[in-house]
Amino acid sequence: MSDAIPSRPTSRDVAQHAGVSQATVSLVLGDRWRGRVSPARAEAVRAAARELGYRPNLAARSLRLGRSRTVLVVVPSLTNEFFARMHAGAVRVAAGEDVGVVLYPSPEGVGPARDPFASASATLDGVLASSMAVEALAALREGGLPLVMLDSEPHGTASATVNPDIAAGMRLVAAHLLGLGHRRFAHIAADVDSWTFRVRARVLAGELASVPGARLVRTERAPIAVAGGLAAATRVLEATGPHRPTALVCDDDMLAVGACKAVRRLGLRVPEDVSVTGFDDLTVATAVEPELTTVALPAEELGATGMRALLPALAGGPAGTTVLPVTLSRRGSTAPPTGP
Amino acid sequence: MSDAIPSRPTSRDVAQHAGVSQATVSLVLGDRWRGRVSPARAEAVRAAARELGYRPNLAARSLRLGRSRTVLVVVPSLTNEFFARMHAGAVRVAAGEDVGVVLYPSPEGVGPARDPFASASATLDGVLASSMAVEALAALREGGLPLVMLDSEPHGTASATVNPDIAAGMRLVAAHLLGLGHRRFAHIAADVDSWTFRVRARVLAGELASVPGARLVRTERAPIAVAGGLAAATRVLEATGPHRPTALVCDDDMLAVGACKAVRRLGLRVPEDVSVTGFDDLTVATAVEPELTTVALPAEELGATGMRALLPALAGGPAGTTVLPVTLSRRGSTAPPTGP
DNA sequence: CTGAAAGCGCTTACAG
DNA sequence: CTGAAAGCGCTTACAG
Repeated sequence: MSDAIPSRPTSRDVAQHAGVSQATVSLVLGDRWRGRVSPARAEAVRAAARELGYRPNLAARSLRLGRSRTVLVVVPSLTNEFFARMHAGAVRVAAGEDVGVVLYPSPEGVGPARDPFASASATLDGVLASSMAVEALAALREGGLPLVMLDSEPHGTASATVNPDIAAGMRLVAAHLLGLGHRRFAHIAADVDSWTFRVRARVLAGELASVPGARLVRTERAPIAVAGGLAAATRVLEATGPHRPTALVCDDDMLAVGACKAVRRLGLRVPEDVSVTGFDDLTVATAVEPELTTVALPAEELGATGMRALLPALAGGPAGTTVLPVTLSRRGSTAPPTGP
Repeated sequence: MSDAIPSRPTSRDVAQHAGVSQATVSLVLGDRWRGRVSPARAEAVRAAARELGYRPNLAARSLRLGRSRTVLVVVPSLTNEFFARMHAGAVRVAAGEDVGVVLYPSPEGVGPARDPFASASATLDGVLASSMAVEALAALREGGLPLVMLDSEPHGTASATVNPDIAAGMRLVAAHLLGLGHRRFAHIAADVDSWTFRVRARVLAGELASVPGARLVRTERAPIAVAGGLAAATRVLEATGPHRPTALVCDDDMLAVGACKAVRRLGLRVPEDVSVTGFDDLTVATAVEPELTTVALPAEELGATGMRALLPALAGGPAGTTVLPVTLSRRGSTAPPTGP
């Protein structure tokens, strides 16, 4: 009695079963048989493969071909809905091109402490990385693979960069609030040193500076979370007293949700006393009441476009920067200011 | 002038550089050299590897060893925070054991339409799958790999099952609401046919049946989303009129958030007129106001425990079912009923 | 303590 | 139209 596990069938087993050579099996199953193998034998091979439940050994294929049709996707955190949606877009495009995706979630906030390539379970053909801090980039470049960056500093060393139009988004926010009549603003900024947040800060300051009477009363940095926004907005409102800002511009929807809670805990109302805006348009933006006015970033499309840019880069295609348009979702958390 | 891409160094290159054989390189870098290679040569190998920037070809290693130290994680959707957290837990444990994780996000709601193994970018050693519909299981079993199921029917064909104590969670909800004095309930159920939601429905009905005077006025099914909960709760409240339920028990936090919105749109208050409970304790539960009373499921721990169960199963370890405890997070969305 | 050799399963020239 | 052979890079007995 043998308890040997029945090992999975190889292409050699299929060949024997069909009475052909291994080369013929490879040709037929790889769909490169036309004009080289007779239809009858091709069908015999397919039947044998089906019957044996044959699945090609991908490790062997990768080794032989020197490429794996596998791409590494690096995101700061999948529990952030923005990155989860970006990942979904990338996976969708990759699947359509028969390319596999391996995910490397770098430890929350810390950046990719460990070497992503050490944990890569397959040989990799390219890398799609999002919103990384600058230092983190070095480790990625080290692999020497085609690299597409998302939501990151353009004109870097990457093969290509795909960004949402962050500057336009912040301009939409500023124009919306200025149009409603707001003049005293505070910026609840994400406590992350990356291109995307530097742009938000710079553009907001610039837009307000260009309007007489408007001013940025205060900027508070906070970790991206409801609690972070709550604490930062509380600091702003308590420190500024009666001349408090009438609009809190937040770098992220989670921060905005926290800011709304802070406003109410201080006995004020959103949006009558204080308007609040977010960024991202995550599910939470329409879960809370009032719903958030926020910049809708095309997260899914960002991942999809990034993957579309990476695939030609795998073959040595050209670099470039793509900018995707964004829109403002106007909802209940903003209104004209009341009072002085 | 050659434009040949400098191909990445192999273990043979390292061997030449260090003046040793390939076997010695393998022994040293695999840390199995003690007592077999002299310390001086070992150091020479390490230096050569460092200098050349050597990275082992994982495809070749997998092919040779017949295993890949890679596990497939199958989840319905990563944009659902519950699964993202579960995934994070699984990845954390895997990383500690030097095991790679390949993710298969089966298309939202539809179950894994395509063959997960076709898209697997590496040879796989095992599968960790969550909350799958029954039909989906078949495709997974087909791989013949060790399989650990999460949040699923126990005593199935899986190597092991790891579940949160869903029944206990629903009992906590029922006891909490009954204790507050509620007697008329509605169940906003997830529109998904899986073990976890069947248990919730069965236990809720059972608990209420055992209390004289208490009854389940109505059950409405809804897709898991804010909009789904809003629509379902609206149907319940409009259909039941003055004898409406005083408590809406929801299968999920997103449904509960939607239910809260429905209550308010009908001119009622949460929790004074209608109490609402959720399930999962996602970020959104404390983002909304009032914050949700909900069952806290240990999503991260579920993934981690599942991975810990899978690793010995890779070596043919024993099967079994593990049940993880859950707690009730009591917050502002529940209160004693008022009125008739 | 060290190295030469075999072989994992696949695909691709090459020879018939 | 078909098959025998080589080789991708690694690890592991095995022989010295």
